[in-house]
Amino acid sequence: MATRRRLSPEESRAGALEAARNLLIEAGPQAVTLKAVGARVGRTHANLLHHFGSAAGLQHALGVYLAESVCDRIAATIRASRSGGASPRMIVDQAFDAFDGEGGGALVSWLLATGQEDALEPFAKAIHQMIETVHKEELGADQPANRDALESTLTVVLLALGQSLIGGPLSSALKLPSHTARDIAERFVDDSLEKVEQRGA
Amino acid sequence: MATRRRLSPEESRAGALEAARNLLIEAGPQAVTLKAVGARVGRTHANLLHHFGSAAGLQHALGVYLAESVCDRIAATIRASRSGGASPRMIVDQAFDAFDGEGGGALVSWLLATGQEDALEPFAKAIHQMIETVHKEELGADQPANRDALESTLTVVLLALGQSLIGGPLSSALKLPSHTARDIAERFVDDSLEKVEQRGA
DNA sequence: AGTAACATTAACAATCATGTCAGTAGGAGG
DNA sequence: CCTCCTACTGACATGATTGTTAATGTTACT
Repeated sequence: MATRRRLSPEESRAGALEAARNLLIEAGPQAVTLKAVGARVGRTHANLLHHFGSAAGLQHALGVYLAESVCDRIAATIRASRSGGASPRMIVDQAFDAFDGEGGGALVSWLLATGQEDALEPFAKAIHQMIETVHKEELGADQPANRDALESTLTVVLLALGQSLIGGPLSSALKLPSHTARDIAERFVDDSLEKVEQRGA
Repeated sequence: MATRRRLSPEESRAGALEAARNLLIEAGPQAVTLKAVGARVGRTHANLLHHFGSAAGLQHALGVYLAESVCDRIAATIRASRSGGASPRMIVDQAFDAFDGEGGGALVSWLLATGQEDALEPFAKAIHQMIETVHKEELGADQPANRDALESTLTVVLLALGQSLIGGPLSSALKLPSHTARDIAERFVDDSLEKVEQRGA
């Protein structure tokens, strides 16, 4: 028989979280069980208990992992926008993609499904942190983000989340193209930026 | 011992669905089990299986019930607005309330949690139906709702859904007042109506 | 009253997710 | 090579959920 490979705790945890994330996106919150995740990484469920302490431990780690993953992806696009490589529209697009395909929507529905609404707070703080960081980098000063930026963020996040959860069936039922929510979010951000520019001028 | 009351199937089903709805809103999707719902209505879980056939049967019935309940509430406000009793703002408010407290958000997260994303379609269709019906009543003709109205609907629904799911933690983290999403939705609808009026003039 | 229909339940079975524990084995350091 | 640490596993225990079945009691109808 093939000799079992022995992984470092970091490798084990990272692999398990990646497997859990894919499982969550593909098959929904219900499918994220110790046994199923273990099967994906070729280990037993007892192994996951060894590394994460409990099922709740895995869930918590997954929440942190997903929140970071989603925020990192959006933040990277925003930074690219600063250096001229990405337009505001692309940022909105990226945010929608992050919720749709990266697991943002799945994360939220899963946190709610498992009743750990407390875990939403770190996610929300990560989003805030992201915006503040980007703004400081952009302005080069330690001035907090203005209200328009925060409201835009709120709008885009809520729209992107809603879109990732029921956007498909809903726009289809309303006979609107599936990118309508994206368009609306982009228009909102454009208008918001215009306002800022007018005020500045 | 108190003699068991014997309820009609309709009474039993209605009571069970109401109990399930409250359970869903109060304790989340995980709490909606045959045993828990049965306990709320003073029956056994076998009784629910008798009335709904299976756990999936109860879930499906609950989905239909919640979709109707949410749509009815919003539609009633829209009709009141037509007869001068309610402003557009109140409609938006009502939509947010419906998702927040009536179980709209809980419904969605639960449908996703239990992996029955198919059930979202009837919900989406109910929303579309609601808008079309109200529009026909309002215009007195069988002219379908215009694109602006449909986009406003999409926006309000997505914002209300997102708000009901992560609105609390998110606006708190962004240090925005909790009614910000409502304000944004109201502004959006106001702008949309203004556009229509300008076009009409 | 008698009877048929059916709402209701207790008891039991099956499945599944989580968790415990004792023991095995791989890899690093002496 | 020996030893220690620990990643890892298999077997077992537990509680929860869903489902089945046979029996009981209530209600409507004749």
